[in-house]
Amino acid sequence: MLSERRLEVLRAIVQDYVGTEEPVGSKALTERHQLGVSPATVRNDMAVLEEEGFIQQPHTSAGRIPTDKGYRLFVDKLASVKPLSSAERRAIQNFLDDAVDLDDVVARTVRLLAQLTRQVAIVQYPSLTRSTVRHVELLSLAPGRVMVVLITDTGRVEQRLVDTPAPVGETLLADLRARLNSRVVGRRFTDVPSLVQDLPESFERDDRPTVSSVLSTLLETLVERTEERIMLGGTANLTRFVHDFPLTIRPVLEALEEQVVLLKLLGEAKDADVTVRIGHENAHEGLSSTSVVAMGYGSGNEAVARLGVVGPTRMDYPGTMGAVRAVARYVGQILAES
Amino acid sequence: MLSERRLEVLRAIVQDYVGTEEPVGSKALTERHQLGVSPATVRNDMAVLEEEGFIQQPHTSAGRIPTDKGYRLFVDKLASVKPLSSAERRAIQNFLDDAVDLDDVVARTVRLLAQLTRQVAIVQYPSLTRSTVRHVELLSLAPGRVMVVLITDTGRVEQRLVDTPAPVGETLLADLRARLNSRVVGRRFTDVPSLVQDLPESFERDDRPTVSSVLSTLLETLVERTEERIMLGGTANLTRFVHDFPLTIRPVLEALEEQVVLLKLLGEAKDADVTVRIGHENAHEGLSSTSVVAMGYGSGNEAVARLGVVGPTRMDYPGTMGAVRAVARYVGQILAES
DNA sequence: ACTTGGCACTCTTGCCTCGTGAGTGCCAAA
DNA sequence: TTTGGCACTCACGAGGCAAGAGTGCCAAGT
Repeated sequence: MLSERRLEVLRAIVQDYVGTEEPVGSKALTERHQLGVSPATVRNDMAVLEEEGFIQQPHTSAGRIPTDKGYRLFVDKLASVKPLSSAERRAIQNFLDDAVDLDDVVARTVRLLAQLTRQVAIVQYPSLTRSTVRHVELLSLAPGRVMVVLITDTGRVEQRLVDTPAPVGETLLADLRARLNSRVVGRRFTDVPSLVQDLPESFERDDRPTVSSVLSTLLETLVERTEERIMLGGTANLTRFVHDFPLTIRPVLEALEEQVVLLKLLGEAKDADVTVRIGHENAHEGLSSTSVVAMGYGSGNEAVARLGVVGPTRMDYPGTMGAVRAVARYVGQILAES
Repeated sequence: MLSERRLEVLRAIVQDYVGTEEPVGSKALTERHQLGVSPATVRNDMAVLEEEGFIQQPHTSAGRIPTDKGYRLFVDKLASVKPLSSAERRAIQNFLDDAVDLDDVVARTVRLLAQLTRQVAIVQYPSLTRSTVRHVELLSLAPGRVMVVLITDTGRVEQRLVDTPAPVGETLLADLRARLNSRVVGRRFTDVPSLVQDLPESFERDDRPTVSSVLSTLLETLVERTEERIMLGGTANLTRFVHDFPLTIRPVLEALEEQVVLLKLLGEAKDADVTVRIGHENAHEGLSSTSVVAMGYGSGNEAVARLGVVGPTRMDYPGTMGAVRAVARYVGQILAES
């Protein structure tokens, strides 16, 4: 196991490197931190740390920089989440309180995260998976054309057009609407398919195809849209380290345009606390030198979606984690209220 | 006035510069183009063109590059819109035909534009201003809580929650829904306010506050959401010229995150043909070295929104204009069909 | 009046060299 | 185990130099 002081050296290296963006050497370390030992000692420690794979040197006779493994250790053992200042907390609350609807909440959250962390922010829309149905509305737009509107308990609205095999009478529509709602309102999305499975059979034979087509569209909406939309912001912050990685920024931008990649980035687990994925830990190559700090958020005690930021592996983890955690909590509150 | 040959020289300069991304000199010009004159002659022409402000040299004894004014002349007089290949046309059509709803159409259009032009694509959602009402739906979610759903002829759906001053009975709601729809369906958004103005008065005195609150929310939705949402894609393409402008990419990314800026960029005029804004012509600084190629699109003959791309002033105008025009037309068709 | 070849001049660009400085590894002594 | 000393390695920036591309101007040709 690594001695106390060696860990201290690693912490110092991470902190300095994050601050200066330059490889940090033994002499500079002893000057900036009170380690109580000489540069030579630090050099020995560094040699050990390097052998263990926590740090590395870009070229011989340069300073050391942390490896992904080094950051991992730092995050797990050495860093504490840095709480925000009360001014920042107030700013968050005020800014989020002004949101007028769900879209606005998400949009504001993205801006907030991007500004606080000065990195790229990602916010997943509240997931439908855990949501319950608040109301299903059926509208006849034209003969043979029905619009299905689905309203969730998180205030989200999904709509979809259906071309029915036959024109739909107002009576039938009202009937279907009523029976549908009585079955699914308040139920979880995941439960809906089994709840409506036998619904067509309870209608007249002639109407069954129509009912089925409407239902299948509804189910499609539930299933397909379960994988969520995502909002992104603060991409301009990528340019902050463009001088280091002029070639790295491109794949990152590309990755960020793929919803699927973003969803994977955020991760599936809707943890109650902040999680960090460092460098190669998030499979997607092109993001191998970026880290993701994410956290689940939700109305009430159950997380319904995730949010987070992506930045260079060389980032201020304590600060970023603090910001992500604070924002996630406030967003949860806002959602719970509305 | 500039002689025929001088214009030809300008055209050649623009073309070469766009292709090579390097200042172009007199000798190279005569080699790559059949101008039928010697480098010396071209040099003389260049001197004139420079005096007139169409080209400039980055440093003494370097080649020339076009100025914004030069590009302007090129676009106005020298370039012809380059039609897409039939393969490209087919690809566009296939790709757009697969769209399932309005969101999808817009999303696909953005991807398409970004890929075709290899630049940043912007697509404005079909505007509500010119839209007509297809249906207004009122849903009672809870006592004292009504959801207003507005469906437009372009297939867009807007919804909004209203907290009514008093609980709303189902009868009142149905009544209001019926009267409202009979008045506004098929009408333009801009006409709606005057059409519903006297509606509250036709209800019982007790119900009027409720009716008013619902109506005012409806009107808010119409008015506030008139300014549109915008979808953006292909930002990764910015990195294609990052080596030239490592410092320019940042303000561009920043500008692109501001909806308001984007709207201004696209411009208000819903022209039937493609328009080009070059460099400083679009006021926003930070975008002073980018050009915008935009065009209105719409279902039927009236443009309802705009789309376009933004890229470096040094871009392939004929090709870009061709792509933008083609995509705008196909999107129009798709919208008209659905 | 235009075009053209020639010529001198200007700058950028790449390349090489070299000195400097930060940083390392190793070793012997405390 | 820590520390000071020492030789060694590289990255980096400055300076010098040659090559190449491009220009402007001028005088001659058409």
